Amino acid sequence: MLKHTFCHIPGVGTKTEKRLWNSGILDWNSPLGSFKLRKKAEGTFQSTIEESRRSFELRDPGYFGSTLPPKESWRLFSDFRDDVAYIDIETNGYVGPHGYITAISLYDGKRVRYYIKGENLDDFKEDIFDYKLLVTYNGKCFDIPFIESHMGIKLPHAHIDLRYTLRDLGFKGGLKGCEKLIGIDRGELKGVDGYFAVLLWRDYRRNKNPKALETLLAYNIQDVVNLEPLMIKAHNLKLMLTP
DNA sequence: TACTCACATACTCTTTGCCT
DNA sequence: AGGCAAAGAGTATGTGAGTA
Repeated sequence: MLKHTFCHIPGVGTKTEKRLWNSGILDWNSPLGSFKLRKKAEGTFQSTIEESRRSFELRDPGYFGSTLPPKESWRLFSDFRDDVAYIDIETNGYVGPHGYITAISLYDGKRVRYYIKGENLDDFKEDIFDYKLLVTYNGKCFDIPFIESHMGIKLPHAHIDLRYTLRDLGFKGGLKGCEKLIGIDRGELKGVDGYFAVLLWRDYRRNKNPKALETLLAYNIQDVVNLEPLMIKAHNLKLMLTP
């Protein structure tokens, strides 16, 4: 899909991109011919295409991540699927100086890794750089800034925030709501939500209850594993809607 | 060249929704 | 509750096409 993308070029929006496609200019190798671009796009078109080719060859989604309109970030998925990390965090429920991360789950489509405060949380700082593309739900507003400010790292990865892609497709109501609409079942963890995860952590810390931590992790892992079918569904629906 | 029209993009401000 | 990106609404600006 990326090689057919033009809307990351300054001065080209999704409407102009559609006109390009309709004129038979379908990918980065198609000659522009007599297609009339607006001035701004005229000046940057060729250099942007060249940079796009380079970044594609180098398998660097970062360039596209920073230039694609967020609504269109789903286009990164199929070309960079091997470099994807689905991530989700749980916290102690506080924001600000008293807030901290209790658990992080990371799933790459094959294996799940999880990180727990007081055990191996810092390993995440290294492991996350095994990947180039992050997929989250509402991570742009919550998970990523929280990780960056509380772990003291910068995550320069390209990023697909499914919240906006799914919403654009008409799926609203939070992560659980979207799962329900798409038909993903949570099994016995149906009643667990973010706030319950906070309580589980307190139970684990205060009462040294290992069952509480176990449930917390199971919930966190389920969140992150469910992101994959959501991503695939969103990607395929978007693709169907693209001429 | 001068003008108008339609449309796309760009900009600004406000609102919305989501996370734990 | 706190934080914040993106959507949405509204407006401004710029472009290209058409016409005379």
